[in-house]
Amino acid sequence: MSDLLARLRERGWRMTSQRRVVAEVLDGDHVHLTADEVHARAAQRLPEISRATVYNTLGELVSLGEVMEVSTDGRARRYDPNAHHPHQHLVCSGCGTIRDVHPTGSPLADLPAEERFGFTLSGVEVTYRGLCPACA
Amino acid sequence: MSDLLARLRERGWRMTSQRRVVAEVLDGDHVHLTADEVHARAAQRLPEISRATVYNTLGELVSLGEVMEVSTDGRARRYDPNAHHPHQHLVCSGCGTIRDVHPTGSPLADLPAEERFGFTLSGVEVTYRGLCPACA
DNA sequence: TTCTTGACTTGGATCCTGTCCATCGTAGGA
DNA sequence: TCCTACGATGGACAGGATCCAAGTCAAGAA
Ligand SMILES: [Mn+2]
Ligand SMILES: [Mn+2]
Ligand SMILES: [Zn+2]
Ligand SMILES: [Zn+2]
Repeated sequence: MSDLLARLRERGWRMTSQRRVVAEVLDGDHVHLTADEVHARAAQRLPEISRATVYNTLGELVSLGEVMEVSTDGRARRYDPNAHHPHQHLVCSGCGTIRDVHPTGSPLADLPAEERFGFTLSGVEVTYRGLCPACA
Repeated sequence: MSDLLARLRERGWRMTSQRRVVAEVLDGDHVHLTADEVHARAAQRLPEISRATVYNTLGELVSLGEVMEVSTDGRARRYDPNAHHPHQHLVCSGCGTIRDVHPTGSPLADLPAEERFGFTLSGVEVTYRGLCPACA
């Protein structure tokens, strides 16, 4: 995470206490928090932080490629700091638990040329659905 | 589509002008409309139809398995009448165009046992991203 | 160290998507 | 034709996200 802060500073990011706290909340792997969850955790350290700032900061981290946006349900988007290690997600239909998974092969390669309709492919998102051991 | 109406009647669906119009709007392939888009088109034929009825009807068609719910962005869910032919989606990051695509192989098989964490898998959704010829 | 300024933050308004509910209307069987 | 249970209505409500004008402050300049 200090890595992240250093990288951001290098990119000319103006460092504020709000941005620092948001970045700290997003530390670690297997983190898939909604904006409101990020806000709640950030507010424990910095009670005055506003939801607007959390949304702004998350949006910037996403466009910088430091955080991935994940929408596994039709509900709130989730923010995933594990953006430098490509992966997909396995979601429990019962409790909503999300796990990072790594399918074999390149999912992109599964789309034959005649099914690409002239598109320039840039990525692919795979969401596996199922029941976790606790919910099954 | 007359197929769909016949199938629904067979299942004991009470036929109303509202339900008929919604079903007609969802006719065809490569249809991926939001609830509000369905409502707008339905209202051209039946101006008094309410949003609540459109949502109710779409929800029923989904639970009957006649329509697929698709959420390719974190925004509005889309409703896809092509529910009897399993497929995935290719989305243009520029204009939002959605195409049905058919990857080779079974996407489920790409998740090795040691990456399943004891889950009972029930399905998988794949969204390919890229730029369509017009946007590239 | 102090000054300056443009970038950042804030809270509240606003929008969009979707759900809920009490009431009214009607499809379709008796 | 009549009944009534099921469906439709519209307006309230809630959650997620964006927008905005006004206030604040990080960090480079002097
Ligand atoms: Mn992840
Ligand atoms: Mn489709
Ligand atoms: Zn579970
Ligand atoms: Zn396009």
